[in-house]
Amino acid sequence: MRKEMPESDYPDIRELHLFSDMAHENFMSLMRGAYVQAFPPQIEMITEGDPSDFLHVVLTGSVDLFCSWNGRETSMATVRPISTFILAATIRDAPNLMSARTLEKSRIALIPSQDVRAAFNADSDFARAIVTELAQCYRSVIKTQKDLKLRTSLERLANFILRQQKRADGGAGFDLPFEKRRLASFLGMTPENLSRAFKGLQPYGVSVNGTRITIKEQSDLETFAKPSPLIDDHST
Amino acid sequence: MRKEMPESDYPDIRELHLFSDMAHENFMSLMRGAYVQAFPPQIEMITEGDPSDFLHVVLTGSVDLFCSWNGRETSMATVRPISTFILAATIRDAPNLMSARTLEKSRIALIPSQDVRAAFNADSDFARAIVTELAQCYRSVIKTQKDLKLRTSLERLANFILRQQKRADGGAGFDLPFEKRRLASFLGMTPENLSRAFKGLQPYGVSVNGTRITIKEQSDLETFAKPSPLIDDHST
DNA sequence: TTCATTGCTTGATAATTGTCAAGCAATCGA
DNA sequence: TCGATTGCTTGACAATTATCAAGCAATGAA
Repeated sequence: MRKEMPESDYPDIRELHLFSDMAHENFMSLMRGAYVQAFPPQIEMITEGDPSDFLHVVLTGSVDLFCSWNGRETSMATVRPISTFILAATIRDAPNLMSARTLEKSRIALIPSQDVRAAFNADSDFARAIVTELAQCYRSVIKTQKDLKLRTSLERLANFILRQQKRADGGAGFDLPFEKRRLASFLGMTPENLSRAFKGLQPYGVSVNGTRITIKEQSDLETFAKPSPLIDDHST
Repeated sequence: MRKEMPESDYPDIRELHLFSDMAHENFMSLMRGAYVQAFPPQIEMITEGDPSDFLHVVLTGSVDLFCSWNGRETSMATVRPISTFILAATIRDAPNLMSARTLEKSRIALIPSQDVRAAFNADSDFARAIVTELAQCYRSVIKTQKDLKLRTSLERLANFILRQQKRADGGAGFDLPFEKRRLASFLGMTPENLSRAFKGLQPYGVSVNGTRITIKEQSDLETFAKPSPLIDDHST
């Protein structure tokens, strides 16, 4: 079930900005201590509060990061190949703040946290790459928080649609990248309200058919959504 | 108005975890390029979207970080001495995501961002300290986001009171550290609703007189608030 | 002191969002 | 093919939160 990572996976991981600058021997020693595990769908691989034993890298499939409190649950992010998660907890050797579950069958690389911390101390290029990555993550969360605090659910949905459209190919139609119920949770609303929100965007030229979204009046939607690079551009 | 930083300020800044490990000459060269500026109250010193020209350090006074969109405004955090802000934007050389205004008369140290980035590249101990700091900041924002998405406004207020009580001295009474209207904005609610929320906590043994909060039934409040270290403990 | 300002509170009302229950369509395994 | 499950939608209703208007108490300047 949990195997040493095959060398064929090294290049994909090496290409990540996080690892691309580190010294060869440090990278190799990280990889040699790493595992790869194949998870079935809907498996909770991490529970919030757990110690962060491994830095995780999604190689294939997808992973939902979510949080719970007092019987409630909310989705925080979806992680897709190829990227890492649980970096901050690994660095600080602190408990994970989020739980993680596979959304589909997924291959995950597991790099022991103590190896990451050792590499972080030994390799200053790696340390610098981690800084850049963490600063990026931090800014992303701040943007999400602005989205949550400054916008109504209808506005959040409208802007999500515009972001997603850009991420697809910029064309008028695209498919939602995950279930609507997860989208609802991510946007901080109930599935019932998401359903109504989609209807609420019809007057602005949005039509929905299953997972397919079509934007018939781009400018109407943009006028309503008022997207801002300081909230919606997650690349800076 | 903007002066070179006097050497008498060096020790306070040097004590910050961020700078404590860096090589003497690197620290000195950062400091020699830095300024200190005294701001009157209620001055907007940074507007979101501005380039991040300086890493800021609050020496005295206090600063509110806030965001705006479409005519709305929300408070994100209050920065108190001695601590830095605008670190992530400085590192990434990206526009500030938040605006900053003084809440009271404040002395702020301004360290040119390019100097910080140079030091970050030259001094690997500094780079490592930045990692730790950013990981901490990231985790704090995640906690705030969990608070926002998983709790009602009454629950957020109850937990805020418990956190604040701990931060004071753990006694039954303490003073709010800022205006109620700012607290309302920070907690993601209107001032009117904050007023009602305080009343809503009376049955759990909370009484309010001006800025003075008194917890008469600690256990009742805790039973209602259900604080969790994974949301409310901002030290890990 | 007196008056204006400011911040907070209160009440009435409206908008938003959540909950519960039911129904429908698509999917899947027996 | 059938029945069961799953995810989404809809409607009715309830809870939460926001808005608007007014009032009150503390503060500060003339």
